[in-house]
Amino acid sequence: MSKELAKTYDPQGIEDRLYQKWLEKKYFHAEVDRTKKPFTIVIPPPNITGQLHMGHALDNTMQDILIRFKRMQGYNALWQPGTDHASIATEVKIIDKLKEEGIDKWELGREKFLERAWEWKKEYGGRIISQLKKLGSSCDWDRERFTMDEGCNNAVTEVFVKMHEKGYIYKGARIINWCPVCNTSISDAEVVYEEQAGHFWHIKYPIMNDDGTPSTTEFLTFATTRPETMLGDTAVAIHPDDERYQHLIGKSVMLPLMNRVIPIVTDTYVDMEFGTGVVKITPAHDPNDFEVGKRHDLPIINVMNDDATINKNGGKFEGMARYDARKAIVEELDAMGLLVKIEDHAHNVGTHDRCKTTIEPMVKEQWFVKMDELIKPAVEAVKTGEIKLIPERMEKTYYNWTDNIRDWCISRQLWWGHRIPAYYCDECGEVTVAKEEVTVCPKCGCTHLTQDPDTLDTWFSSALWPFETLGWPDKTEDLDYFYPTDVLVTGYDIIFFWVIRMIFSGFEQMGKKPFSTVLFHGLVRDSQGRKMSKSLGNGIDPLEIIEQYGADALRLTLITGNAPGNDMRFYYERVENSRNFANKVWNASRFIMMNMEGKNVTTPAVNELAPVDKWILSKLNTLVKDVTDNMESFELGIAVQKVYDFIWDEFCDWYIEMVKPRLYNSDDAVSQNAALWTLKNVLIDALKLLHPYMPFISEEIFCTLQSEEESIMISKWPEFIADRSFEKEEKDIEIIKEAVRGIRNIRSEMNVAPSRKAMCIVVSESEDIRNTFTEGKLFFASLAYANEVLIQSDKEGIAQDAVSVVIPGAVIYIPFAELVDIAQEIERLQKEEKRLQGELARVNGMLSNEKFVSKAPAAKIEEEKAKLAKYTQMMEQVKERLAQLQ
RNA sequence: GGGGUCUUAGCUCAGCUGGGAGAGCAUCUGCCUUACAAGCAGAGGGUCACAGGUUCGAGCCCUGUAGGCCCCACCA
Repeated sequence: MSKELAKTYDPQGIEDRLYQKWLEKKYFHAEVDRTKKPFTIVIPPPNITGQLHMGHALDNTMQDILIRFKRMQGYNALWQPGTDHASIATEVKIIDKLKEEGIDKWELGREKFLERAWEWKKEYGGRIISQLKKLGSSCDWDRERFTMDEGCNNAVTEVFVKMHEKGYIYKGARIINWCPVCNTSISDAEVVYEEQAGHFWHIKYPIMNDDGTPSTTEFLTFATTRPETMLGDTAVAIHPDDERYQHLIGKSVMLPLMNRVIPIVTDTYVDMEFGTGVVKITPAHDPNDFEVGKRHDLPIINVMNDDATINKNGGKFEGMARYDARKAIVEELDAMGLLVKIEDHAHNVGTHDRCKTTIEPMVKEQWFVKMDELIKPAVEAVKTGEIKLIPERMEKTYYNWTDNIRDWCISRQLWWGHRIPAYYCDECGEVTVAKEEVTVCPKCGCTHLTQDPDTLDTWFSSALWPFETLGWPDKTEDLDYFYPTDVLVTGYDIIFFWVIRMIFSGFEQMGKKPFSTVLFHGLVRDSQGRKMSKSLGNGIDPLEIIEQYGADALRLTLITGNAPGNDMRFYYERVENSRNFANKVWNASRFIMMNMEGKNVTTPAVNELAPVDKWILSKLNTLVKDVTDNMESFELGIAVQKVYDFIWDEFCDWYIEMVKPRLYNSDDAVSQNAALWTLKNVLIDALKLLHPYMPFISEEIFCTLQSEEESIMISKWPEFIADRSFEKEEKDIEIIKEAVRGIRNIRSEMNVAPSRKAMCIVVSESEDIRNTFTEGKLFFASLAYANEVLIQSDKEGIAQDAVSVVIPGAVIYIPFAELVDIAQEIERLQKEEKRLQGELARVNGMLSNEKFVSKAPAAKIEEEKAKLAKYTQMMEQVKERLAQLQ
């Protein structure tokens, strides 16, 4: 490691090198250590098909900040990494790739297909991991897991068998969402509704006469958005209280085209107010109709094949695609005079979130998880606060789902995933669910068994992630020590898919919550507020940003200026600002190191510290407390904003400027040593506070500054030190800052070049303030570009046309007569007078308000009284000065 | 239909449990001052959506209105 920082900050030159060092030193690795408290985060496993996008970058930056913070605080911090097999997402990609090669999935066959899938995993599974490393993620890579590795497979089988035994997993014919393109069932959570322009087809069915013939005059009219499903109609429904149709109760209608007589049933599901108050019932292709069908024991006629073409139950329409059939059916009904009218109608259509295909509700045999019992402890845990959701409002979203929970369809007609451990007897049809492959039917004893071809929803395994990665179902030390984990960081968009399922799985399998806190973040959008997407081509590649500005700059950008759970926009300007900040830190550090060169900096006695040293130490002390508090309560953006402000404003723009004269004039070695010691120690602590956010630059500087320390990431997090709070000095320096600002303002208004030196005279009755200015004489001169400062306790000898600055307890005169425009000065003072008048009125108003005096806290009243005194004094000074000038 | 959320400087957003309106970018002014022009010193710019209410005091709490975004459910 070099002993000196390069002249310019170049992230490319340091980031990879430092990451390599951390890996070699095994800083990320965590083992069970009973002497330390654990702090655990499990990574939301990225898909093996995935490439790092801004969402990952944000998610992982937040986790890394927490992990690094806790590690420095002395916790045994474990960030458990891994990847997800992402059943359907991966399968789709592999099918696409095969297609390019002209290979069909079905022709290839299951076994060969899975071989290809594993090859894919081998080739691409590590890609996103190496991208996460670029970000600086301090995951324990020795523990990397995969949702389809042996341990996870065991966990999945274990859970499936256990829950099946308990009756929580069952197989049944239910109406499910079918994707005709992916050829699989999907869960409710995977359906997204999109508003589409469609039509209302008003159709009428002839009512059956008592003699069994269809009426030619009496019809029942209704409207539908999906006329093709009429092929599967097994009833029409009306409301039992509907006056209009009382006479039809008990009668039937003729289903045209199919020539099937179907009953008119009454059901309160029908809304009398809507349309004609008549609904056609297709139990096989509509979830609501399915329910109605169940209540009335109606037959279920599936009229569609898996690819959404009409099947043999559709009569002559067999073989037609669903929308072709729609057209043909409408035309034919029209020809028969049964089409009343067509209306435009916008309605919501369920689509598959992956492929955007319109889903087809179908009745199929599938495996389900029964949710009503399982969800109870998961609801309770959030209600009691055992699990905290941040921001709190996410609880509403959570309950919204848990209150309306439906059974979870977990079987998928896919190949890439965990195969369902159910075996069917070819002879007697007995279903056996078991951990090991079943070779003999327990019922009939025959040996011809077939395993269920379906696989499990990809979220079934990720629901087990917090404990399966720690060794479950084995009873491991890791589980005992690291579980429950502490924080889960994720986007609010997968609260239903993942978060809830992990929570109920944790309670069910472990008897304990999987984590204590869920920290949600929002989406990273483009600068116009649009979602970043491939189709729009508006995605910004985090790796490119890292390449150009450094991972530290990217991390800082993502974490500042946005509240938990809120979406944020990504601006290059903000990355530039972050990079500029890194540059600032770099240059300030260079400055400090330059000045320390060849000097043996020793710890000064308290009385050797100048007021300004005490001021910055005191400020730092407060900062340490604030930042730690903010981070403990997950206010990461607020915390780093404070570090940023401290470093740039207080430390660089004020402190460093103030100590420069002491550094340059080396006649006072004690004072110089105190300054250097302060510079160094404040820098080190500031770097530590910064490290979780900007790990690379803080490490590089830290190690260069103190070569004996091997890494900032294992250094001790700064703590609040009670005797480093110097209230008096803080106050004094703030007064001086105010004075300097005042002088700068005057110079600025008068266009005085800083090269023009001047003498300032500070007049104050307060000995304390006079002393402070004396101590601060040099830096004061430096900052205000006055070459001399006179401190006096009276106003004798001050030229009439001097420019003055009024500060609490003192007036500063800059007597350069040749520069002063008296009119301008009067104007300035008048402004000040007006401002003070306003302030005085406000404070007076408050203090003379009886209710305020009786109800406000004592400290507040004291504060206001102090202000009153201060403003009154300032007002006197302003008036006096004005009188002099006028 | 239910729920959430937002409306604060020209733009994008912070603002924790109510106590004198903030940041970044943009604009304007002056500076190459020996860490940094990826910089320094300043300035301008806000009836905190609107209307009520609670309170000594409201950007913050309550009610309502308008507009934007999101989630859930989904009426055929």
